[in-house]
Amino acid sequence: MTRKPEPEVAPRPLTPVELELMHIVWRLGEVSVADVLAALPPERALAYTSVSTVLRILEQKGVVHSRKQGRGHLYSAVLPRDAYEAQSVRHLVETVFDGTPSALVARLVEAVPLSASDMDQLRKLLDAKGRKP
Amino acid sequence: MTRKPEPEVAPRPLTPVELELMHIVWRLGEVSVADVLAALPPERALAYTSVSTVLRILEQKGVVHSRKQGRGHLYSAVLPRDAYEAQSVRHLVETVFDGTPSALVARLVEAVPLSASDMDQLRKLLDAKGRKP
DNA sequence: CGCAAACTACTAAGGGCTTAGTTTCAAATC
DNA sequence: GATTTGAAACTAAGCCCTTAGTAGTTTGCG
Repeated sequence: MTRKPEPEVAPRPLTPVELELMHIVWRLGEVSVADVLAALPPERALAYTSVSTVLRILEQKGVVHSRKQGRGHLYSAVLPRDAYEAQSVRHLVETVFDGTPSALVARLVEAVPLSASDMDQLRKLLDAKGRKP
Repeated sequence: MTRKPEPEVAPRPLTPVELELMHIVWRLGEVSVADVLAALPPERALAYTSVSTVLRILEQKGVVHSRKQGRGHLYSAVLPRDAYEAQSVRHLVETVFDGTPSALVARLVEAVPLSASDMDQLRKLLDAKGRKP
């Protein structure tokens, strides 16, 4: 009967800095503190120790995993980006849109500038979803 | 040339309790502390003073306005719910979906259970938007 | 007018987030 | 093997959020 693996009901959203670093981890795969530091935009001058601290916090929260390598550590994501995106959308639907997904989309098409190709994309998404429910 | 009134570029998202109370303010219109307290679900037993404090913080942030009435104050929303919804969606698109709105919708249709009427709704939204760009 | 009730302002404590310095530890090099 | 070096752990300060108590003020009523 294969229990569906849904261990994360509603883990707290990542904080801004955590999310900022996670984007780098997701993009690069397995990274050292130095890698993350290097991947930050030039105007974002975090100290080495600050990045290190945040990565350690992320590990403590179970969002990343670390393995020892040479002098330092390599960090990689435990929480896939997909899963975090899903979690974020659900959270927004829940907290701001009264659990009504279409209300979110309604606001989106009204409040965010959408290109023609964006619109195409959306239509395709709905068609794909609609055909095999 | 009528300057477009867009004073709020990216105000901080409301905190969980702030949002919780704002939902009540948006729903009821103009409320006293006691009104808000009464509108909270029974299991959510906040102290009168806690509600009062949060409303005062909201006022300080410019999210609500208060006017004196009788013994106490009446609070009403300055930030309309629409605007906050828009702001929230934009924020999510920006911070989690790399500024790509269709990525959000893609994740939504995949990660949130959508009813048939939800799907209808969405299709209508897109059609309406698509016809007069 | 004076008192009781209601309401607000002040204050505070606990916890988490952000940032980063200091210290300690391990590794590479000579 | 000892020294240098670079990274991680520990620590901390500042700020905000949440919750609520206390004290002080206003108001309505007798």
